[in-house]
Amino acid sequence: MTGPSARRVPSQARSRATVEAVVEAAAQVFERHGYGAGTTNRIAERAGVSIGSVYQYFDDKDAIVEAVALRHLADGAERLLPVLARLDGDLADVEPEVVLREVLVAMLDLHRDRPRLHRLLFEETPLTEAVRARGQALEDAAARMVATWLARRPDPPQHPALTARLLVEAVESWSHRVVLHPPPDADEPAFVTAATRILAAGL
Amino acid sequence: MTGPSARRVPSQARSRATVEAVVEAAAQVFERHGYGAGTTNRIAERAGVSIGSVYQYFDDKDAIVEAVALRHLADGAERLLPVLARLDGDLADVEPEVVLREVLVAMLDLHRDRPRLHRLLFEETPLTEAVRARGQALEDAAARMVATWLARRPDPPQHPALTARLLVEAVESWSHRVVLHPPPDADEPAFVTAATRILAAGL
DNA sequence: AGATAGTCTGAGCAATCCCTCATGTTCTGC
DNA sequence: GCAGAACATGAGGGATTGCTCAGACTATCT
Repeated sequence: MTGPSARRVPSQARSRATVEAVVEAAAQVFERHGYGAGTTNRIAERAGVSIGSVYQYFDDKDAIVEAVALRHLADGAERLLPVLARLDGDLADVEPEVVLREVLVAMLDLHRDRPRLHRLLFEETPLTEAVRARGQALEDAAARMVATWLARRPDPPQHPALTARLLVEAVESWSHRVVLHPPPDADEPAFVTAATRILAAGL
Repeated sequence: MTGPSARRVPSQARSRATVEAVVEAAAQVFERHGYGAGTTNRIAERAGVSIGSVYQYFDDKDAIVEAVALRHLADGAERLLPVLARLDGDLADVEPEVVLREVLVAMLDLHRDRPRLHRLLFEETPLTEAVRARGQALEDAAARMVATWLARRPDPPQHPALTARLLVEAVESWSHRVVLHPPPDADEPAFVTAATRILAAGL
């Protein structure tokens, strides 16, 4: 329920470029220095912009973080939702093991992109309500798509919605882990195989 | 590879009480205010101790966080390892569904204790190497115990170690989630049932 | 061309925050 | 009971940070 920003809204091309430069610079600075050491002055410097310009468009430091997080979420959704949409298309009648592998691999690719930034945004930073809600909405959407896929299979589970959420959760946390803390026991393909086997057998 | 602390080591009962008060106060302050706003002066105040006394026994703020994290890890291990030890005892020949439920419930109880502190220590804070290593060691121990349980069952999986790690990971992240962000789809018993069903079927 | 609104600048203010240190108090061993 | 070690105190130094503001430059419109 954060009120609308009291700041200026960029209208010209020049200022839109400024805002984008700030968001990208903030992503890089946070990635490299973490949240606390990612100072606003450093962000401005890296963006090649005066600190004053930053505060023309962002209420405060948290607003910058929020913008970075929202852009990161949007990128993720843009890459992941198409794959999940295939559950209702060409993947509808494929064996679950293959489907799960497809989804897991896509998730791994996604997390490989900016793992440190991802971790920082969603684990080292107190999330804004807006970001939390948006992330929740995305996870809900993903869970719904998986749930309808489950419900249409032969011998569907008793609680497709709940099962779907658990699946999403497991895939999310596993890919998280394998990117940030690669397990010593095995390489990535073995990991994917074992994970798909566990989940596929449970359906 | 952090060198030994240059600070005083408490030898009298009075100073040991001070150190313990500081650690507990820090846990409470971090729990309430987060890492950034959990200032050292506030910790000292809550501990009923001068800020000077804090720095008699801790090198810096991070050393306080480290002490809190290590104590939290020790508490968790003390509560969880006995349950896992039963895998080689009275739970050795029970159906996997029952075993998994037992473990999952124990994990849920554990996370219910101080969920906010847990989240903060391991997700909002840059971990010290010592803490990271200790946490890794505990997870390794847990994974090993699960792995030997798997290996001794009829029809064991091809890679017990990897499968065990995936199971531990899933149980950990699920119980994490259900405590911090209870799913809207179902209550906790339904969650436990669905989770155990998925994992048990996959073995 | 003048006027208005948009954009940019960066020195520096106000507010913390972490941590020190000089001083005082309590304990322990002899 | 005394000396020395352990323990406790808290005002404030030094450093840093988020953010402001007064003013200058640029774009757009009539």
